[in-house]
Amino acid sequence: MEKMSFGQILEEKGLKKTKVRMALLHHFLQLKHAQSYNDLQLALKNEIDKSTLYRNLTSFEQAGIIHRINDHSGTSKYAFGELPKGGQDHAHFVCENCETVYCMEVSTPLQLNVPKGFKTKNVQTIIKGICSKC
Amino acid sequence: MEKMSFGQILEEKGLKKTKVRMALLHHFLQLKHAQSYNDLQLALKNEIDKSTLYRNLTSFEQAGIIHRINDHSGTSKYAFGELPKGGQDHAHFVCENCETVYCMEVSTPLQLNVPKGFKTKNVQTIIKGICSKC
DNA sequence: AACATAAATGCAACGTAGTTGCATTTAAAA
DNA sequence: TTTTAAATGCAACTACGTTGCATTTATGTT
Repeated sequence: MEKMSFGQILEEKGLKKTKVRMALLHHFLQLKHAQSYNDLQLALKNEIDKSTLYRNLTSFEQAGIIHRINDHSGTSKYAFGELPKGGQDHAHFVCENCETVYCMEVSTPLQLNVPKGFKTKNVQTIIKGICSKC
Repeated sequence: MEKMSFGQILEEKGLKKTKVRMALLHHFLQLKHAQSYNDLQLALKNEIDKSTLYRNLTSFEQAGIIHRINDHSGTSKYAFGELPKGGQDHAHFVCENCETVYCMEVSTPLQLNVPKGFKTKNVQTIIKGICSKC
């Protein structure tokens, strides 16, 4: 269970083991930070059709292989790993300078006093600031 | 200072008191929840030009009359009132059913352990769940 | 009140992110 | 090997938002 091949990951999720998916997965496992559609196209040398890439990002997200991040830039970014469900322990740091998106953990659950009658299912936090490289 | 007319609000911010802005402001003060561009157009009977509306939303945001919310839906929403700067005390609740966006307060500052070298400037939180009406 | 001026408006055209329909190809089960 | 459903590629399209430019309007000055 520790180390799974790309093929095993796809198989486990009931996704066909195609060339496009293997290439995509390869890049997601290598890249540290969240990637935009354009980042991925560049990394994959524009060899993948636009709709195919978007459709695979959607499939991967639904399968819990990646998660989608909305960092207020107007375009979504995607990062390896599933977003914990009902979890209050995931946040994204967006560097205002280099625009890199980092996934990070929140130490203590957020204390959120939602009014009576409101049911919290999921909390997502965007932290904006300057990263260690900038 | 308690009750300010629309005109006073605009004057205070150095914005010209135009018909479009008065109408926009009127609706923002009436409407409880965050509004999308489309919500506003509908409320204003499509009498305002698209670019004029977007430009005014930008001006209002810069003037601190409204704030822009990214609810992860792909389109921005706008709500009356300024977003506290560097503040960790504002969060937005998005109903997964009716998609209404509520502004809410966070009781205690969020405990976010950003790694060494990362400087936090701003924290924005989206709470997803079901609202009291649904 | 009339004028001057800078800002606001409306229109059209554009840009970018993402989606959809459909014909063709491919993975994988029979 | 054959079959079949899913994946791909292409083109056209939608949605959100922006930009350039000519015209109009709010407001400060004479």
